[in-house]
Amino acid sequence: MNDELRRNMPLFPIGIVTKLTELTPRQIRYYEQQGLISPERTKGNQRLFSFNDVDRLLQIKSYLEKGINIAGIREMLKQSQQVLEAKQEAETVKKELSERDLRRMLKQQIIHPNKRGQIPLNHGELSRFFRH
DNA sequence: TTTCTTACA
DNA sequence: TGTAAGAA
Repeated sequence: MNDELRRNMPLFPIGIVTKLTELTPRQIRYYEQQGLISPERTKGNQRLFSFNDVDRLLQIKSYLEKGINIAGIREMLKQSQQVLEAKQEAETVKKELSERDLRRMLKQQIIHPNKRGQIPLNHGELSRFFRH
C-alpha cells in the first residue's frame, strides 16, 4: 500500500528515462504534450519522472509499435485508469461495510451485554469481520 | 553538462 | 519526428 507512493515519486531526469525506454527526449516531451504522461517538475522547470511514468512510457512505446495511434493510446490509458479506480472503489465499499458491521456489533454489546461483560460475538462474526 | 522551449532549409 | 538555437 506504500508501494504506490514510491512508484509515484518524481525521481529521474529525462536523460535517464531516454536510456531506460530508448525513446528520444523529443518523443517523451511530445507524449507529455499529448496528455499521455504528467511528470513532475523541479524548481528549475526540469522534468522528473516516476517509476510509473517510465512504465507508462514503455506501454506507450509497445502500443505505438503495434500501430496504435496517440488517440488510441490515450483511450487505452484512460480505461486502465478507470479499472484501477473501480478496484479502489470496491475496496472502499468493503471497508465501509466492515465498519458498519462493527458499529452494529458494538451496539449489540451495549444493548445486550452478557454477564461477564464480554463482547457477544461468536467465531463466525469475528472471522467475517476480520476477513480481508 | 543537461534540459527547456520554440521553430522549421 | 529530427534538429538547431538561445536561455536556464
